Amino acid sequence: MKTCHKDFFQDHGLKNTPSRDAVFHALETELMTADKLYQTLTEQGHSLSFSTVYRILEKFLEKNIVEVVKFHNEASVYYQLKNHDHHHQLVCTTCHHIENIEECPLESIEHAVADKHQFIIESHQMIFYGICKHCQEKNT
Amino acid sequence: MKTCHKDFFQDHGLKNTPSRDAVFHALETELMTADKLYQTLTEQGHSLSFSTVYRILEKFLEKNIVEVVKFHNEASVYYQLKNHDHHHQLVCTTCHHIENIEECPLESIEHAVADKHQFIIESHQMIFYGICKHCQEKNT
DNA sequence: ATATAAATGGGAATAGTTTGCATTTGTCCT
DNA sequence: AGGACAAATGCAAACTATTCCCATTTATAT
Repeated sequence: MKTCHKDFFQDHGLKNTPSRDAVFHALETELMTADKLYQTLTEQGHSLSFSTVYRILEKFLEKNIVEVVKFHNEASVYYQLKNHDHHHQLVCTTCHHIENIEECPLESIEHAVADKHQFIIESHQMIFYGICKHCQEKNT
Repeated sequence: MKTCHKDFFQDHGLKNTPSRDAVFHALETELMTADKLYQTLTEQGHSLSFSTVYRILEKFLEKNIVEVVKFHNEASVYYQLKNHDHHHQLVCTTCHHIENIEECPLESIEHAVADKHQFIIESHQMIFYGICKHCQEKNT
């Protein structure tokens, strides 16, 4: 049931390579750091180097296939697929678990903000930090 | 007209040192990276080392005096004073200018999000990326 | 004035990411 | 299928932002 992204890549002017395909697949499951991607793919039996991971992500950024998400409490950068159901995050400050949420009140105020500040808004990010359900239960 | 933060620091269990005071003053004008702080203070005639800047910021974070802000397009971390008129940002993807905004629709939905996801929200961040007025005018 | 813990300077260490260069691979054309 | 060419890759070295270590200095309480 594994979809191939050949056409998708070629539409973006990218060659369809095994590593590229694997990175894309992995990101379909969740947002990840470069390191996590490398670990995950290596465990799955793919052979690729660290710089390849970074270079693939660089291309994906350039082609607007992924976007960067940075959290306060983590040194490294996360990459998230830029698909159409756009996401924001809940980040647990205790266990660092990241949960995607669909809520987004920003679109409704974007117009007002853009207007007031004469700013053309291209994208936005919204992150809530706090304590997840699981960590709340542990501390009871 | 320069306020001294002696009592403020002591209330937080921090010694009142010249470097500490200078970092605080600098952050009162705008959010900055460690590097920018170092440059700014050095130019102003203060003598302090890089590690001091980082350590002061570390203490400020610990005491909840500052908070971290990370932008997609910049490698280093920004520090912003955590005062009571809380801020979010407009970041220009062209000139990298950062503008603070007061708008914040998040508080009104925090309760709903917290409820739905059983998450205790401690803080949030919101950033809009786009093109600032100045850059729009330049490209006409 | 003194004792003490906290703060600092300077440099070395670390982590994450980027780059250079030689080799390999995918795609396009015949 | 075969070959040409640009794009992609691997590996190691380089780079940048940040942290750590240790010896010295400074602010505060007594």
